[in-house]
Amino acid sequence: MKEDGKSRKADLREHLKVSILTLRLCPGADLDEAHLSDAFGLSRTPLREVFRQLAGEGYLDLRTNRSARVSEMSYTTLRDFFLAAPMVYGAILRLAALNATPRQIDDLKVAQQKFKEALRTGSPEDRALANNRFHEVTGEMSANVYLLPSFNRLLIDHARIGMTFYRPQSVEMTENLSEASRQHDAIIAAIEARDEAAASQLATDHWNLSRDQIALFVMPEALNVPMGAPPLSKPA
Amino acid sequence: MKEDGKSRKADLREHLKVSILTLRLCPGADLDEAHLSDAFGLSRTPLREVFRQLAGEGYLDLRTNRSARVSEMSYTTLRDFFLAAPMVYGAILRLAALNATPRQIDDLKVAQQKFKEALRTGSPEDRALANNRFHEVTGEMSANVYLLPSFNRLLIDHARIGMTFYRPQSVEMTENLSEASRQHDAIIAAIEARDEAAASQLATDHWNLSRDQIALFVMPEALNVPMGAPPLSKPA
DNA sequence: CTATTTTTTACTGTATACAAGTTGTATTTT
DNA sequence: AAAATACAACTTGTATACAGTAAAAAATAG
Repeated sequence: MKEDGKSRKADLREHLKVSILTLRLCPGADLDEAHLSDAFGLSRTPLREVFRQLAGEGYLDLRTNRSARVSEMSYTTLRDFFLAAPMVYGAILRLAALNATPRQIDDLKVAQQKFKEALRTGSPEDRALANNRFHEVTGEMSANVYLLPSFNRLLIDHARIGMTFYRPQSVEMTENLSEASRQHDAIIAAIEARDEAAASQLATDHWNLSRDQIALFVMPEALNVPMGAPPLSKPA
Repeated sequence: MKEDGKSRKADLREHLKVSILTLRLCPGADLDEAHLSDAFGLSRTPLREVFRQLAGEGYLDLRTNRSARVSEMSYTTLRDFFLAAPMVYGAILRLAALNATPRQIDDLKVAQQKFKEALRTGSPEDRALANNRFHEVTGEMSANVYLLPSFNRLLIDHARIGMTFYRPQSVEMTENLSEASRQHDAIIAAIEARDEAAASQLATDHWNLSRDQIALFVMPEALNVPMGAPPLSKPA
């Protein structure tokens, strides 16, 4: 009896958010109002209100007289992202170190615990969502209404970029995730120590890690195959 | 015959935005759905969609089963604002200098012309809106989807803060506005010259001007009136 | 057979009616 | 008289039916 009337709207919102963050709904995908309202037992009116809200948060794009779409990721996305992210996240972590409440620090530790658990036993989607939650909490800590809109927009595409460039069974990827987890621990320590300089530096480090990792996939080393040779039988 | 059906929704959106930016609708004010839908010839359904959208942009706060409210300005607003604004606007102007198209530069010049006109002949509301438009254009120039959400949120409260601390017939205020106008000219020049360093510096200067001006009003010089003296007959 | 126009179809946008919830007031109880 | 409860008026949330619009299909002209 979990579909408790008023929560169906929240359920829909959460479902769409998770689906978009994990790329189960691809950038540019069309959303069918009739189908979704049917699936969630909602009429189109509240459904469209959810669309409007998610559009405001950057999950969806709305065009008049056309179906709602999952917000696009263009070829300029990565550049724009890595231009803005270090600055915004540096500020967020600096403010988080200054303003975090004990309760929020507990939240962050819980989020990190779940992230580590997802690293061990979870799916790629679980990892992306747990990582997203960790950073969401740092955003809450910063408590600055003027930075959060951009930060939350960044988090959406951070998750999607991570899912896009995720390669299972890759040694570098596993090491990368371990390093990210260590950085999370360092971030928690810096915030708990109210060390704003360290927190800000860690933000930079954290994005550099992401960026370098992605650069490896965007610009891979060329395959060392003689011309005319048969194609490789599935690169691990 | 301007109420051309589909534009009533846009009219409502624009009306609410302008009313909020100019403080005709005060922070925290309740919005009556029935009254507004009546006034704009819209039913409550599209009206509520506009509310949702404006809430996403930071103009309104929505609470379930309660009326929509104009987003609040608390006592921490100014501090949060001046923490975030220089950084974000510095980045916006830097990117604007790098990316502005000739057409956008023309838009900016038009906006500045209208701002100067508002300085000469317009009301305080006209000035705030013209100034807001100028900065909106610089935001468009930056063309970075990750910075714009925060920047646009800043612009909303920039206009409201300006209206709050506006004092007519004040010499300092007049000088301040002239200086702001000169800075706008310099910003246009820096963007046109693709001088990102200058543009970024001008962003800092522009906010320092605002901040100093506001500091004067928040912490005024004490009135030099002997105890027991009659109250001043209206300070000019 | 192609191109253009018309008709159909499906989906988005809006209005209205109704259900659920909140708030203020009046009545009852202590 | 003060507090608590019940009721009434009003506001918000949802469902459904209908209108408007854009894409798709069919039909006609070249």
